[in-house]
Amino acid sequence: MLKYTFQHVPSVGEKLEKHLWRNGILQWEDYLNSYEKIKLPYNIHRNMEIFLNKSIDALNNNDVLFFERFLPAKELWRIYSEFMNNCVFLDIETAGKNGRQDFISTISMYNGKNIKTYVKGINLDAFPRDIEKYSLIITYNGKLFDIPFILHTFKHLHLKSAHIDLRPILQRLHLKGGLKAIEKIVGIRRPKFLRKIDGYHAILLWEKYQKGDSRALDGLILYNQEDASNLHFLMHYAYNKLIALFPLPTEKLPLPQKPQLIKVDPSVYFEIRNPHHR
DNA sequence: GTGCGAATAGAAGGGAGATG
DNA sequence: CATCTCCCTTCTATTCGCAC
Repeated sequence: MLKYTFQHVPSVGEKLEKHLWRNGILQWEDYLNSYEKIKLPYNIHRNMEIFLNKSIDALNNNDVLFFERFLPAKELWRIYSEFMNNCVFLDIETAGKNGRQDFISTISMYNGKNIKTYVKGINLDAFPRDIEKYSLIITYNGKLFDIPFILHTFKHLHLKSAHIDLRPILQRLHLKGGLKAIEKIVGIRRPKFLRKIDGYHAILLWEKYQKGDSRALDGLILYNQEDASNLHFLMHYAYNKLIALFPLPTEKLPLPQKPQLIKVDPSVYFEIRNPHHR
């Protein structure tokens, strides 16, 4: 997929990329081997040679930051299939008094196989070390919420990963209204007892846990793990929709199954939603 | 309110073709 | 050959929508 891409070359946009494809220049090597087929202004030609050679190197060296830096955000999804084997789906929950005092309560990371949750006061300190292993981070609305919050929390963390935010991508596919609404539309099912739980309940669960109820922490972790792991499905769903609109032949991704998540006593959710019931 | 991306419109750059 | 205009594309600025 990525090798069909020319829009990361300066002065090359959607139109010129389409023009290249129409003239039989489909991949980077096609241009480098037979650029005579197409006559570009000299400066653009120079940029093509420089950037396409750099692209080949960057792909060989897993230099995801090169592509993140130069691809228009709108097309960043194209790096996914090349870097999916080293990517992580991430979601945070926060708690606090809804202001500057807010803090991260949990972070869940799903790499497509294993899911791991970091909890404030238990193992949250291990998060910066672990996130550095991944070259690609996938979030929903993370450009605005999760990543800035993480950078504010871990002052010394310097992320070297690329970041795909699913929100604008799904919006482009006319899927909007928040993560839960989108899940419903594309057919992702959550356990019944989780369906009415949202970010506000996550705060209540954290407070209940602070009062000594460990079931509440498990409940919070499960909610967080649902959010994070569902991003896997959504990414593949979005990718398949986007390549269906793509004019060149590309391989679809299998729609993933949900991983095994933490086991929880569902009654804790009922208690959160009905605080006066004991 | 915040901050990002989408969308839009207008400006700027450069090639193609016409003209003298 | 030099110059001019036209046109296409990218670039830039601005506004708007969105989720939290």
